[in-house]
Amino acid sequence: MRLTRYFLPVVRETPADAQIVSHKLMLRAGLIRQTAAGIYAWLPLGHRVLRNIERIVREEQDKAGAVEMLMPTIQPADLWRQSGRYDAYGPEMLRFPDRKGSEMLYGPTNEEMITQIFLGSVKSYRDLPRTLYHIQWKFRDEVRPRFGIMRGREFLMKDAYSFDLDEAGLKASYAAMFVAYLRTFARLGLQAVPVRAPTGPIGGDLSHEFHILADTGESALFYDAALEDVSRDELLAADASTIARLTGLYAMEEEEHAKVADCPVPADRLRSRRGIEVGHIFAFGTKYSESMGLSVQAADGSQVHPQMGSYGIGVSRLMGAIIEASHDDQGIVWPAAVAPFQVGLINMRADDGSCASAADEIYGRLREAGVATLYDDRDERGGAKFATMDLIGLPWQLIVGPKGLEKGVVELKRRAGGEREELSVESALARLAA
RNA sequence: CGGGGAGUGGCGCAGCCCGGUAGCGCAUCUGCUUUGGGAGCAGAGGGUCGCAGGUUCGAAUCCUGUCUCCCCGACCA
Repeated sequence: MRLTRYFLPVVRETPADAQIVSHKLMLRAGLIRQTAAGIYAWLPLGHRVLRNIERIVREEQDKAGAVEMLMPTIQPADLWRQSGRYDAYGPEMLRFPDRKGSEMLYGPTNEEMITQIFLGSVKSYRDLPRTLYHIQWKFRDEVRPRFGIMRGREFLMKDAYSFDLDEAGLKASYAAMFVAYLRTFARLGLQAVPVRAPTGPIGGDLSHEFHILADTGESALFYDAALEDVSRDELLAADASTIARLTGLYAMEEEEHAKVADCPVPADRLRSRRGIEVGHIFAFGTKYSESMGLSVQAADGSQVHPQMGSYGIGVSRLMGAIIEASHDDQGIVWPAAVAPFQVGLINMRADDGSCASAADEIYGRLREAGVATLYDDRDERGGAKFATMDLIGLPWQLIVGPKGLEKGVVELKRRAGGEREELSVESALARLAA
């Protein structure tokens, strides 16, 4: 993508409304634009990152055996009356009438809807187990939206729902999602701490939250220091034994921790830090299958309410968490897995014909090689270009200028760490294509 | 919802107390000079000061109401 054709409104001064570093950087780097409290437009660069995060989440869901679908954002109130949550949910749910006066709502979650859909199609235990998911916009009219997209009112969420015949099946489905979550966060370059959670309004008896450790997190956590020692490789290869090990280690939110009479973790191993909740999984059993009237016929001919679970990941919130975890004084440092472009190609002298044509040619070859490249072909000073590239945090910067071309080299710089080296065009391209 | 703060060109701010018809920096546009880490000079465009009402000869400045946004707390991906 040529920067002279792109829409990248970077800002030098930090907008006054932003408090935390990820929010400031998202605004400065032209990723998002606020529309109302807790409601944001995703600008082209931010949208690319969002799609990358979404892709990784999707791949891991698919790998875990979940099946993707898409449910609507708008739901009828009657659906929620069946489960009893229409009244229970409170003002956080955005409600409004349609033109006929029918009561509608903008979905804050989809347990009722998926159960309803399932009910219409599944009658036999032979169709179990199933896990369905979608990645869809949610709206929760938060009392206090804040920190940019971290606590938005409208946000993108991956929510999955599992249906099993019995509790053992539910546990297996829950474990499969647990593993998928560990892998997902690890792939995103994040270290997530699973925390035993109280089950709250969704109900049920088994639940874990996944927190990214960050000073700007909204939750206060207490946990065993051993949780920090889990390696990324181990998480990427997570399996049932990983879950057993992790859930065996103490981790609680402050409120729950306060209720624990004597904490099993020795004082020198007990850590207290803040966390950003990026995922939450629940096994809630038959709560919705009963209230919504979903049952299947078992092998012995009896009718059984399926055991259900639901599993959420805050896809848009993850972007904030990633930036909180990966930035420096100059700007964002994207993990390659989610970077909006892999390479920032800088033409040092757009007014210099031979330099420009050399850069143009390199751009063409990067495109042919399938390397996502943002080509700064603007007629700007080098400093401004470097500052922009550092701010938007692409993993690589490839610098093409007259001085290098005289020596037959271009400069390749890594954003994280800042190492740079001079290479021939051929070897630079080979490096980037790899 | 309770407590605090703020709304003035695209962004960041000053002016408001002591009413007199809007200013600074950045950004933008033009020209010239520059060009390997956010350039310099000269010039230009862009706001009627969140909105409504009131006081006054006169309101960004005073009064009343209202809307919006941000921060702290109780809730959540």
